[in-house]
Amino acid sequence: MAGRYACGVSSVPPIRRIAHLDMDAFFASVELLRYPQLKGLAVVIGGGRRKVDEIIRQKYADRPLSEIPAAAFPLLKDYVGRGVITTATYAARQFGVGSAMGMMKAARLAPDALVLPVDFEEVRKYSRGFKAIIREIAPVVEDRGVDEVYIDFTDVPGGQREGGRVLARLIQKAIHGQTGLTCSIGIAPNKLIAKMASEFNKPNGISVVHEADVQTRIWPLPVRKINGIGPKAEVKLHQLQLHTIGDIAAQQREWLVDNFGKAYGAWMHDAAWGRDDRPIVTESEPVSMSRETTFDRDLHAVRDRVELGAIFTDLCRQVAQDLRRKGYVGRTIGIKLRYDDFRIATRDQTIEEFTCDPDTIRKVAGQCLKRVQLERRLRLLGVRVGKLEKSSSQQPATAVREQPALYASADTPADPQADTLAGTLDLF
DNA sequence: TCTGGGGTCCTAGGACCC
DNA sequence: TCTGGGGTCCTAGGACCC
Repeated sequence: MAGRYACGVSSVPPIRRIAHLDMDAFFASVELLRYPQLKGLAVVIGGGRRKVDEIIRQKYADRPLSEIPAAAFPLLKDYVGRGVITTATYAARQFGVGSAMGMMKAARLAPDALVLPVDFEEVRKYSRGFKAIIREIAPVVEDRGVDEVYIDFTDVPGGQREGGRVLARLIQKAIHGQTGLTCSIGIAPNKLIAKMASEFNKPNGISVVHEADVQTRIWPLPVRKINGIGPKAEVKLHQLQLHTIGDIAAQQREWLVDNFGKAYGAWMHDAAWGRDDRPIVTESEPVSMSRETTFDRDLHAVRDRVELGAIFTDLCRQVAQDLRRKGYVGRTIGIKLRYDDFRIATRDQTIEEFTCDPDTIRKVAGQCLKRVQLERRLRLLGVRVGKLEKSSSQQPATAVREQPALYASADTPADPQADTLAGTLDLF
């Protein structure tokens, strides 16, 4: 039986090594590839309401992008409009601006930072690119959005060397070599710790956290660093005098369950102890698809009903197009709206037949709108289709046909009789 | 000078059925 | 007469994430 051990490492089960890879300042870095002259400058990516990009290109139509002087780019302090920052270069982060911050607030902190619009096409292209590069090296990858993935290093050749560092370096080099972009990687026994570890050494860093390191490296962190503890849970934890992950770990599981509920309390206890056995999910089906838009100014269902109706129909058309393009049909159709006071209301209705037809979506969504209070001004309107199923019929990539006039078009004079909420509702 | 757009998952009550 | 549970589906809202 001693022979069982004689063959050495091959008989030792590999240690589970999960990597979390996070692209560094992804949206901003993609822009810097196009505008290398902005490297090192404070640049903020976001907005998109004003087509900054187009303005610049018109002004410098005959010049290559890389020769447009930095002075030609608009400044944050001159930016007007709603919206939040998607990301900022590290130079801009020095001023305290960062993701999800309102543009107006950011303009106070870094008035002279440059603003660039979001170019989703370009970002998606690089997103597909870096993921393909990773999959060539390590095939078990879980997609976590445009700039993040989990990777299972466990059975990848070299994935165990130096705790995963060697493979991580290889992936960083491959991505940088082929795209010019950098990323940060955390390696740990599970997704939860790997996710925290990838933040330890940003940008362009690697950190390995072992199970035994949880007390020294994870417990001192603020509770908010746990993926799954958001602003609400943080407030409640602070009220209970718990500020670090170690503070949570020191509590009885039952006490956490009493305070946060059966599922969440137990999960929180496990998370604080670094326990997480979620698998890497390499494939998943979408659950819902939606389109929503925040208006340039708050709109009223009666006074702005023509504009609102046109936007509404357009959202339905876009969702239908998304469904068709990706080959899905759904049978729960819903709306979402955000009032001017930021309260959110949703309504949905499940129908018999699966659909991706814009007219059907428009009709059912219109019925949903009738069930919601429309006295307040609206800030946002959205349309969602859920309970999705892969559409069986092959959908030819035909253009979505023009809509019948379900709503009063902009050049139709408004019917004075319909200038009431009831009249408006009939239009939906 | 508030706070985008696209998602997932969970909870909880009511309807309805067995 | 009184009064079970369990299961599933639908709907609304909310927390959280990228």
